[in-house]
Amino acid sequence: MSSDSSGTPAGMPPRAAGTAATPKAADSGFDPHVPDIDYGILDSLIGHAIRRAQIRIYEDFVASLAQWQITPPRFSALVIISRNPKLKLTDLAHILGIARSGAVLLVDALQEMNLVERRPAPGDRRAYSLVLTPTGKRTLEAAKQAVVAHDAHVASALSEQEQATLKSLLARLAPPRPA
Amino acid sequence: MSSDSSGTPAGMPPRAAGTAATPKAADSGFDPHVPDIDYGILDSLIGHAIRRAQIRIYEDFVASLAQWQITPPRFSALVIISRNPKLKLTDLAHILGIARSGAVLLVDALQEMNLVERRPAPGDRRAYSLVLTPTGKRTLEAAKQAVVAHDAHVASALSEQEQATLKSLLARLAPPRPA
DNA sequence: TATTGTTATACTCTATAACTATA
DNA sequence: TATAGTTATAGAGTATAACAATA
Repeated sequence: MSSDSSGTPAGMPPRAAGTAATPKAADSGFDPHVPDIDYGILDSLIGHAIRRAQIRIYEDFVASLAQWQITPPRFSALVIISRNPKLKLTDLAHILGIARSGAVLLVDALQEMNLVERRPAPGDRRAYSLVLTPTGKRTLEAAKQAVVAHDAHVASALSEQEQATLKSLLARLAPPRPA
Repeated sequence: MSSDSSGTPAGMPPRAAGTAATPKAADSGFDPHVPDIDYGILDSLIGHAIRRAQIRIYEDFVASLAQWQITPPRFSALVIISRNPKLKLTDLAHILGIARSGAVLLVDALQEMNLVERRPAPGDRRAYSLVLTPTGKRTLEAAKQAVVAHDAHVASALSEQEQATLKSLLARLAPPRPA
């Protein structure tokens, strides 16, 4: 398993998070389909449809969690840490699909925010066990509610049935390459 | 329309593109579901399902087009430019959902790659009309074939019917915020 | 006064490589 | 010799702000 990379889309501007207080709720930056523009082959690609949706959802996610400065990767990290005790930094990196050095920075940030703590790992003095702080637990609970609301909004145009269908179809996409 | 942002996920490492020649076809970096890991609420979120799919697809896309150094944003730009004559830089930025300064850099790169040219815009001496060079046209045709193949691979586990359903469901996601 | 393209600057996220302290 | 975490460095992509030329 060569520590080969990721492909994680990245970088959200601090804009929403930076402004912090202003709950202006965004005037939707990205128009997935500008009128009078010919998108050519893009309109026929599944990958592009997903890309478009992802950009919009990412925007809405960040706006929804701006008050906590929690981005999708941070949220994922918090959830994963909370549900998997004794997780090591390397494990987290692997699960998130990022380099170990990236996980260090991510955990550093969460630690500075007082959400995560590095505990000595039992039986291996090189490693840490990651745990949520009490603040981390409380924040995660609140953030989870916001995320659930956000997700409901995102999918609000779809019936329960359709949502289930969508998830199941998505899960079947992009099978692993033969290698 | 405040020139507000984007939300465009970003940054792909040069890895695949940098190595250029080596068509090792990737050993798939991101595992969307690591065994024995509890993903908690993440597994129930539509947004997370899309995020996972997007990461995988992005990886496969970049690997597929590595020989041309063409990333998704670059590909989108080429297609948009080819299908919409007399497009100005500002238009491109708007369509792509990025800042004008970002469009400048993007076009700079495509121009250095000899794929795009800045022509004087008729009737406005401040602006440029973007056009593909002959090389740009040829490269785009080749890249399109690769993208179509990539997209087919990505969706290969789904029937035609299912692919259509997926696209239609995706298009209905993330309705604009009330603002 | 507004807009087009540009430049300068900064920020976020990611990666690779080298280093340390363990194992 | 290999692994966990770290640090240093670099690269891609984005944003905002200010500027010149033109509208």
